[in-house]
Amino acid sequence: MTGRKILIVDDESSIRDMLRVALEMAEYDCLEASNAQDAHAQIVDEKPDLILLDWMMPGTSGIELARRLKRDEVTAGIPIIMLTAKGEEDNKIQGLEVGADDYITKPFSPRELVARLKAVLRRADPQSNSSPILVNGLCLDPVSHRVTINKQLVEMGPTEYRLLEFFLTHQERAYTRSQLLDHVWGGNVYVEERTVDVHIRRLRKALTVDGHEDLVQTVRGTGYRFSTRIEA
Amino acid sequence: MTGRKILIVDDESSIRDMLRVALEMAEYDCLEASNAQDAHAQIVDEKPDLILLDWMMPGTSGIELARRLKRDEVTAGIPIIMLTAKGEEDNKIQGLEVGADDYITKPFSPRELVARLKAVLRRADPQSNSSPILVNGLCLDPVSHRVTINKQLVEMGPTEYRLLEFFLTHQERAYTRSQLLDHVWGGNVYVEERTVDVHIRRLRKALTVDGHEDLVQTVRGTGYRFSTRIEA
DNA sequence: AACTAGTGTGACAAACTTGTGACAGTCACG
DNA sequence: CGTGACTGTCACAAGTTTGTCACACTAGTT
Repeated sequence: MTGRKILIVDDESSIRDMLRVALEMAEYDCLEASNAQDAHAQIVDEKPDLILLDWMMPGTSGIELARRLKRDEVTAGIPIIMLTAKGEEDNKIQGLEVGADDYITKPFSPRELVARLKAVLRRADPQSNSSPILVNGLCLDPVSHRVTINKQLVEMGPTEYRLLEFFLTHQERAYTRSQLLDHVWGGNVYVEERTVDVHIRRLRKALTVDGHEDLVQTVRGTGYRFSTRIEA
Repeated sequence: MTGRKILIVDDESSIRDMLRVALEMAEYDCLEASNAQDAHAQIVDEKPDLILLDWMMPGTSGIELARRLKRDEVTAGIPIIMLTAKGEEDNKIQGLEVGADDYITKPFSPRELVARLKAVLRRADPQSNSSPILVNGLCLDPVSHRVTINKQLVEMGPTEYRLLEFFLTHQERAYTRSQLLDHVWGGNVYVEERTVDVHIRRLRKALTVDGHEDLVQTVRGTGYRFSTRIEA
């Protein structure tokens, strides 16, 4: 299992069915939506790893939804593949201008679609390709769902693991508590901002081997940052 | 590519489409026929490695075609999986009496179908995957269908054996309960996720020799993992 | 130095997750 | 038919995690 979630957004159920079969065979988890409203709700709640988005839909169009998603910081990073009809080159260009990561033209081969999808996922997050992330002896392996420091097993809870995973895939960048809540807890939770501080403390405590707790740094007045640059 | 050719015989094009997508994703070559005459011609001409045969079809029925194929020396060796409607136990028995190698009930999960298909092909061609797996003195031998720890025979039920077999062929990787259900129980079962926990307990109990139960590890909030790395 | 805003910390209750013993139902076998 | 093995489920026990809060401490400003 890839542990990846793909959202299929298309009003035609036969297309959704076909895509679901293909993606399940390739061991992705599938979500489905037949319109933009459903899609948006699922994107916020479920945080899919990639969205397959039909160009043309009743009500809010796919292109409009893509535009909205790319404008919102929380969802901007989710890769989008537009599904377009044959012969509509203008749609492709417009899709790419809006920020879609790729397009694929109906009718398409399931194998081609999965290959394209894999390529987009690889591009979107080169470090999250099921390979371990290694920083100064700190290692997070998504496949075995395990963290080690200098080969030594490190215990932590699920939330701390997710926080560390987020930090390791977004290094050298400061995030507010609010942003961390959205990215790590999800956009639909009601949690005090100060709770982030408590989990930061728990993560730091778990990482207290050979000074690795210092990788998680406070940015006073802003929030936190994961950085390999340690001030003396 | 597996180099294997599968013939899909079903009068419903939506079923054929779904099966084709699933099988192509699994890298099989597909042939299709919507009736028994077409099917028979393709079987003679193309010599598929396995036939997926719908029970019920207009004109000559699937069961009749199966009977004919099993009677003919040229085609008798081709494995047949009957596709039956839910609730028709008599059909299943009749199919197996006629010589079908397995049956699968609509609606079915593509993943289960491919797993079944692989099992049938493996049976038809027994020269595959029969070497014992050895981990820290724990040994699973698929040929004798036996498990030992440090040469000591270990008793366990069929489900625990299958679970262990899955783990030994997928080490160092965390799986959710849902994934374990799909892989070990099959995709078309209706079993509570918590049942996995009970079987994990039973497997751990069976492996309680020299601490081997610790190889089956809980990944809290996710599921389970089989790993040779043991917490201190 | 005093003050204030911001962050760290210990502790706790509630919620959640996993482990366990037990049981009923089913099935294969003698 | 009786019996033992197997399976799935359930209620309760045990263990862990989570979010919150009051207080302590620190950094920055005046």
